[in-house]
Amino acid sequence: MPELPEVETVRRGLEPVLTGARLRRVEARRPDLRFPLPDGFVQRLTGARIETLRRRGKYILAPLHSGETLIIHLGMTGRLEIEDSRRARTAGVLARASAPNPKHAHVLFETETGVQVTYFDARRFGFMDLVRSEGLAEHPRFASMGPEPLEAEFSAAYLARAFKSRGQGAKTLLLDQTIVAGLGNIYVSEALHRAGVSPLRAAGTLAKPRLVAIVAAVRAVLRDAIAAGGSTLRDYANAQGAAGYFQHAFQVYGREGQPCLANPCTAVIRRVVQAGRSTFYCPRCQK
DNA sequence: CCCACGACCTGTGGGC
DNA sequence: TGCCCACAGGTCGTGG
Repeated sequence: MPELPEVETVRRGLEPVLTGARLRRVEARRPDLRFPLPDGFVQRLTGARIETLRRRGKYILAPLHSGETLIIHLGMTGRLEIEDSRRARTAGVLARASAPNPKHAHVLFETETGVQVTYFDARRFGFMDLVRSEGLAEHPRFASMGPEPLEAEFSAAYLARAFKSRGQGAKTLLLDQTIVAGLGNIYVSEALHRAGVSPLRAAGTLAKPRLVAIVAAVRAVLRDAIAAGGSTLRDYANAQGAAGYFQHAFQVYGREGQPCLANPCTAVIRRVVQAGRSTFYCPRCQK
């Protein structure tokens, strides 16, 4: 589930406790997630100091003083939670997400100051890796990744090049991480609705003004979603175990059969399957 | 290169 | 209540 806004929210929540922290204990409670953990995973991390916490697309990156970078992808159901923070920090404004099932606590990190961060992942579509920090951008994992949607490189001119002579729907291509990094099924549907572009429209046939609208809508949706702490459908929670609340602002995602909320639109939201994934859109607002 | 589709894994909600 | 199917935030590999 976690798309860019959720990953960014988790990163921000972990940042204060992990920046500059030394890991005094690391436990891998199984040898693999989606892929095997890298050789010597626990050993290479134990005693390492985390420099900063960064994000690229849907990946959390923790460069270490050892010269390696810990890479974490949350897959569909991955959660990173600071232990003992649920009671302490979510008692206020934010609703608490459902508690993670302890049987899916696969990796534990403990800092020198006694803070424990647990990685939970029911479906185990997430993964972790340790790679040399030098040349990280050229690592196969990142070399072909598209630009960050909130940075200037993601522009209408860029999209025009990326979409050129592509017959697939705009929806499918925006989901492609080599075109733009970080978008997933929720935010692509929401962004195309804001842009007034049909998800079924062949990407290569979109004229420049429509690409301008898509770029603006993608940025606006991501900014709004980050400000809302992401979207919690089922499993997602931030580092403090709190739910996001952008799901309450969905205009189309998960709203099949319900009225379009655009004023004065009276059409009903449709669901179609594209590239094996559900797409939600308004047939009247999106052309 | 482009595109469609199944695989990976577990849980949950709906229909009967 | 119970069973079975469809579906879920994401990639990745294969085959045409």
